[in-house]
Amino acid sequence: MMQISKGVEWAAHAAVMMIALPEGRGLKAEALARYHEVPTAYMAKQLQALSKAGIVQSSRGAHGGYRLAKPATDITLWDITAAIEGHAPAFRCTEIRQNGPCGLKKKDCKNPCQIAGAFAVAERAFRDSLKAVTLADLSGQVLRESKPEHLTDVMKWLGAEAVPLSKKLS
Amino acid sequence: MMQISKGVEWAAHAAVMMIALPEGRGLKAEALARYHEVPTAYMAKQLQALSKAGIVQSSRGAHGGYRLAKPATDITLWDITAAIEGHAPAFRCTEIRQNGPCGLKKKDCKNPCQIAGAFAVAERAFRDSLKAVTLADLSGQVLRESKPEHLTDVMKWLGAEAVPLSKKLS
DNA sequence: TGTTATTCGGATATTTAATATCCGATTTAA
DNA sequence: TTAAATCGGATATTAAATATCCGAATAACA
Repeated sequence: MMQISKGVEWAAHAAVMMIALPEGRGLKAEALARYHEVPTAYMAKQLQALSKAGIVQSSRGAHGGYRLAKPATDITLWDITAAIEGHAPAFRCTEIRQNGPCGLKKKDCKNPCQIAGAFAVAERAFRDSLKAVTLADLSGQVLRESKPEHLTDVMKWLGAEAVPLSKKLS
Repeated sequence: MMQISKGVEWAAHAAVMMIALPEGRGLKAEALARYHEVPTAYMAKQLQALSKAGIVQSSRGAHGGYRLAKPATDITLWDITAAIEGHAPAFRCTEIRQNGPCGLKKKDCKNPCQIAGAFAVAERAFRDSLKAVTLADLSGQVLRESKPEHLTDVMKWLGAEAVPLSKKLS
């Protein structure tokens, strides 16, 4: 059904939340899951994927948690999506033009077929659109469009939940 | 993994093949499956989806088969994709901003959230790119880029397999 | 300096969607 | 009228998305 995993939505919201963290502080997976009211272990899995992709830094053990690994201006929605969903193209060309009674020889298939080519163009348009949106952009929109009282609520929650991260980051 | 079903690939290739059908003739599902060397019953399922979407016409019983329901210039790659995959957006916003300790009230969520909005823009770019490619475009590229001997092969196969369709179309 | 509480990370179940198949409904030709 | 042929919807099977668990690692504290 050409669906994007829910993990992408969760990871994106979690990443936006982490923008507001004070320097040197972090949030643990359980807190991010509780804030968004989603299963803890599954949220943790998404954060692991972000960590592998170098989008967030993590520290384990007591006083562990997550924080962004680079400036919010350097993280795009495509980075988040690719970290969770992978970089593989959505359209998988199985080269069926090489099959059957009129199948082409492999050496005549150096260029991608017309259909695969058209999907490649469309997917590039999709990716480029997501690459144009940074976490900083999203954060700015939230700040402009939210009611002040909501922002105070969020900052209050963050102040209570953000913990000083341990030294050893990865 | 944000994957597009293989059925889309098969349906697209089958549709391009049907462009070359002489007036009043058609191809049965089994022939299209054999030509592309894919499972007959599953190819048939994709053709049913195209039929429901009004992209191809079908006739049942002896001398049944499929042919395009409208000019190749009026059928886009997006039409094929939507017929197989459905029209639902790939990114499903579950409104998690309404969840948790700082959840927003439903009445404050009239507009889509920033993340969902960004994905909507990206998906529109994807769709528009596919909408710009018609079956006629694809067919033209194939005609220009294929070796003449391959085209003769295909036309020969088509001449042998294309059958006069029965009157009652749907 | 050991011990314990805490949290991440990878491996493991469960549920849902994609893939593949089968059999009845319908049409035509003989 | 009969029989052969073909589509259409319903049904299995396999893979992926979703959810969960337990061991590895870190730091605070006695």
